[in-house]
Amino acid sequence: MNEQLKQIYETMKEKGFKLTPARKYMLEIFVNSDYRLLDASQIYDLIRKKNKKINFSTIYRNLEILTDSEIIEKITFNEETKYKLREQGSPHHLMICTLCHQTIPLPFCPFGELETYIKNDTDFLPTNHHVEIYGYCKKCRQQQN
Amino acid sequence: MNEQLKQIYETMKEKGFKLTPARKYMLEIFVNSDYRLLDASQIYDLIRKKNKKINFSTIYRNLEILTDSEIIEKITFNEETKYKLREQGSPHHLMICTLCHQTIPLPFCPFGELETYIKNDTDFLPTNHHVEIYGYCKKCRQQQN
DNA sequence: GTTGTTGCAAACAGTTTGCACTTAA
DNA sequence: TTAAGTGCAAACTGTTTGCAACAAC
Repeated sequence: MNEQLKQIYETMKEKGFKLTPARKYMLEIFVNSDYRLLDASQIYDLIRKKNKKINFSTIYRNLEILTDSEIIEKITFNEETKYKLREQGSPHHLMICTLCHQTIPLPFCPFGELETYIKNDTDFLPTNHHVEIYGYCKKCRQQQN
Repeated sequence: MNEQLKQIYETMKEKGFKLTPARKYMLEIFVNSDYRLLDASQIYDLIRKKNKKINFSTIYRNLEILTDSEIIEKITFNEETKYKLREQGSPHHLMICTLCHQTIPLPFCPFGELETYIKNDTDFLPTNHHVEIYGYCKKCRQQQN
């Protein structure tokens, strides 16, 4: 079995959550979807495609648990709420392919200059920031031609 | 009458939209709210507070028209869809006060370094980006103490 | 007078809830 | 065995729609 998946199962157990089939299906999907953004209904469809039954309320309840446990993360994008496996490590801004919804983390935070400006030249006290870069990933660009 | 408002009325007429009471109420609210983010329900309440009647469907229809006309802009933030008067001029990233929802535009786009990095060192083709900085505005900070 | 605009009621999508049944540990 | 998790049906929130009445031009 996938090493990453095994590790997530461990984390879940440590946090006192039961490893139910519903949760296993969902976690497999996240691990296999490679940081692509998914919404509740896509998860529902993927599980039904395996001929497994699941209810939307179960999906939503587990999405919340997994988000709180920092196993996945919730991203609101284009008026839609989506989820993806959470990558470890700190800086955490994303390039998002608007075709396949693949996400690629930026390896650094582009905020040096900006933060200095805000602190020195404005009356605003920043606590948090949010960067998203939309575009096309390599694969989708190749497929477009 | 407010000069800015008068100008917006002109724009509306030029685009062939009728200046109905509902639209006037909404536009007044946007002009008077000074780039604070508002949602449909706040607009509804503000209009009813003036003892005027309005329907949510009217509000949503006009929000769409005003957004398309680039008089206001739609911002999705914290799972919520809000609107604010659109400021002219190009660079257009916002500092958003998480207490009063006042918005303050950044006077420049912090993307120089980042864009170079993406173009040179990744396979991603950026088409669009999105920056939001959350924090506290001066006024709200003073009121907290 | 005409066309665009509104209110209303009803539909809709996505999400949440209470409760009785079920199951992982 | 039992607390945690699930399915179901029903509620709920924010938004959209069709249609007949209405008003800005």
